[in-house]
Amino acid sequence: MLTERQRMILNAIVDDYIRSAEPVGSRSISKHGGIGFSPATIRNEMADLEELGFLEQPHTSAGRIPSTQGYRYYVDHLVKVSQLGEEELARVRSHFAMRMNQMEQIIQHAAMILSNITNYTSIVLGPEMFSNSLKVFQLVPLNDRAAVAIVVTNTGHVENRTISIPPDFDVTELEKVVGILNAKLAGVPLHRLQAKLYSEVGEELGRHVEHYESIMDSLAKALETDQEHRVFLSGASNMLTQPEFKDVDKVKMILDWLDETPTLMKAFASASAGIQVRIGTENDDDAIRSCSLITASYSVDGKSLGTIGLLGPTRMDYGKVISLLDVLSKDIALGLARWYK
Amino acid sequence: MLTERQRMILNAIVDDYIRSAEPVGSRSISKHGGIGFSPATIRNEMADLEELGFLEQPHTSAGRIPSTQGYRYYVDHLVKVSQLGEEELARVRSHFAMRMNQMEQIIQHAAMILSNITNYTSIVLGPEMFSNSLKVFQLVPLNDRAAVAIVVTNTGHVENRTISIPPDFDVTELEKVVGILNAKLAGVPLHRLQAKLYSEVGEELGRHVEHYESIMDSLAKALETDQEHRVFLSGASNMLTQPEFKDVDKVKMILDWLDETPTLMKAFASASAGIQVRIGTENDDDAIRSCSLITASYSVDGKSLGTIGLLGPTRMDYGKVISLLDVLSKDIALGLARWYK
DNA sequence: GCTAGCACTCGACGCTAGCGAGTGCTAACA
DNA sequence: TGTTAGCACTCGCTAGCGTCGAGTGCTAGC
Repeated sequence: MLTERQRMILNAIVDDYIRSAEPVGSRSISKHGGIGFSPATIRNEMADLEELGFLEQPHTSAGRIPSTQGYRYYVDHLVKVSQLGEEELARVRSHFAMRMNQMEQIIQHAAMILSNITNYTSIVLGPEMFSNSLKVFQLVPLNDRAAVAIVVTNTGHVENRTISIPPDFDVTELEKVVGILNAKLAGVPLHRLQAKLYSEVGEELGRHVEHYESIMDSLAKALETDQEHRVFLSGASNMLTQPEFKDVDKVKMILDWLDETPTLMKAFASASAGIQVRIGTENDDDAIRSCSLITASYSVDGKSLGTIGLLGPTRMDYGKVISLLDVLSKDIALGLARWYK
Repeated sequence: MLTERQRMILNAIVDDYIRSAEPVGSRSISKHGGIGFSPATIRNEMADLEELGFLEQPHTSAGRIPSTQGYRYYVDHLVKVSQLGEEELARVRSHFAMRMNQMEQIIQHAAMILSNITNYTSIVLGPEMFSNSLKVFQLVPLNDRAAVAIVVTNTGHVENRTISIPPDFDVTELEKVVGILNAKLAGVPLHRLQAKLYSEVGEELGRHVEHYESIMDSLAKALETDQEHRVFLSGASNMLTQPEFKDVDKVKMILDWLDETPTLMKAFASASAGIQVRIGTENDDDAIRSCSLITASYSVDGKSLGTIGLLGPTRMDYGKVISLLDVLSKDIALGLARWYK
């Protein structure tokens, strides 16, 4: 649909604009774009590209800037994704070289690397635990009124909460309770724990433990793990360095959006496998209509676990970001393999 | 040192400026300050107050604004701290009414309440665990190369990390290891765990477990809990709503400062018992020289556990903030008493 | 000791002119 | 027919200038 020359010009404009954040004029394309036509010719093509919807003019007598559609075409057909520099790659590698023994550490670290290298805001969704299953359940009494319940999943994730022990319940019986729960619930997916507790474990408990009814509620609470993704943010203040966001109100909207975990998760929900790019107005949320959101899911054994993403101005360095996300999502998967075996 | 009238005028100026964020003129004090002298008289006093260092003039022919010293005097002698409204108090109470079974939930919640009510940025340091002691140690094998180590403290705090198991170590021996560790280390303060592991436990392990040397390093790692405070932030974007921070660069500095956990901890380190107010240039850190940082420590049984704080412009609503921090720090202590018995 | 009056200061705002980057169009050229 | 040179035109940006007004400091009078 576009001629070769139009593609070259569009490419040059996007590249230039990504670099400079200023509307691109025909002259600078002619000179530095590596195309070699006169400004006048470029202008004619630019007028055509604008009519086709790929470019916009902030006002007459300013240069052109890419429209959402222009960026879209650029991302789909023109961008060169091999722009990951040597030092950056080394930086990523060196970060992952340190052996981390907490899953959260890896995730959080990844978020930090992302925002540091790109100067955008990184958003990382930790692995969801919906499909994980119970490995071990444990109760540690703190005093005669409270105990810590610990749930270990098959992926080595540990959840803990404090439950209260009813006054009529004998603390020394807890061990029995734990034994029965482990025997009955080991291997059960987290989201089925509570149902199973009532349907199958209650009866068994009744056979061996006095006053077991009084502690059932506490046990149910103990098994109610939040199966949601955890969200890690890094570099939110990077937004302030972007010239398009020198308007405080706009930044405020974006930062508030970032604070709203549920909204954020919804935006990530649509992220299917692989890398996804949502440019400007393609985003459902008004607050980030002037941003691009690029996400990549990481998976172990073909099973998608979570998502990493970058939020920046539409004028993003797509080539670099895409390759970085690609590399990093694979590295995270590698790092997590330890837990997911 | 100050006459009664000067105090009243200073008080009126600070109150007015806190409300309006604009330099206060003699006329508005005379009219709305509730003092009842003519502007000219007020002007004379203002000139004196300026000479004494309590007021500043952004430029000739603008009104006065309080200097750091002015705020200091206001906070020390003039502020009325009983300004916590009914609905706000109700809001705090209702938040704490919900029973929370994770310590972190309470802390994080508190941070959210603080920033929501005040529209400033809240910073909450979770309880440090330096002086906590080991209650129970647990190892859960994930596969034959890795296991999850779980440390439960006497306060019900749970730490976990994944350790690797050396190839020559028999997984079935782990139970024995756990037994010995619990027998030897229960009640030992967290910061002494590693030392004790080598000095006392190693030998005992050697008597009962083959190849115990190979797993010592992993065990040491498992016991190396980070005893630092955890930092919870909330409402960082509130900074953007303050008129004095409409300059993007200034905000950037502050947000970056907030991101730097170590620096932040240092600023909190000096926070002794009770409520502490650091106004503008009283802060050590350049980045927040235009801010005030108000901190309050929360303690159980007279033992200080952690700190909550608010960061805002020097033009802060000190009365409200101080009373709110006072209430909240006590509520947090109450909420945590469950764990600290 | 307080206040009315007044000259003075200085930032904020609005207006205008000039500049310059960039365009669109036309005509000439290969 | 595609490309280019030339040129008039547009329009945001900036600097300069005058006006306005809030607020001051000072002086004189009550």
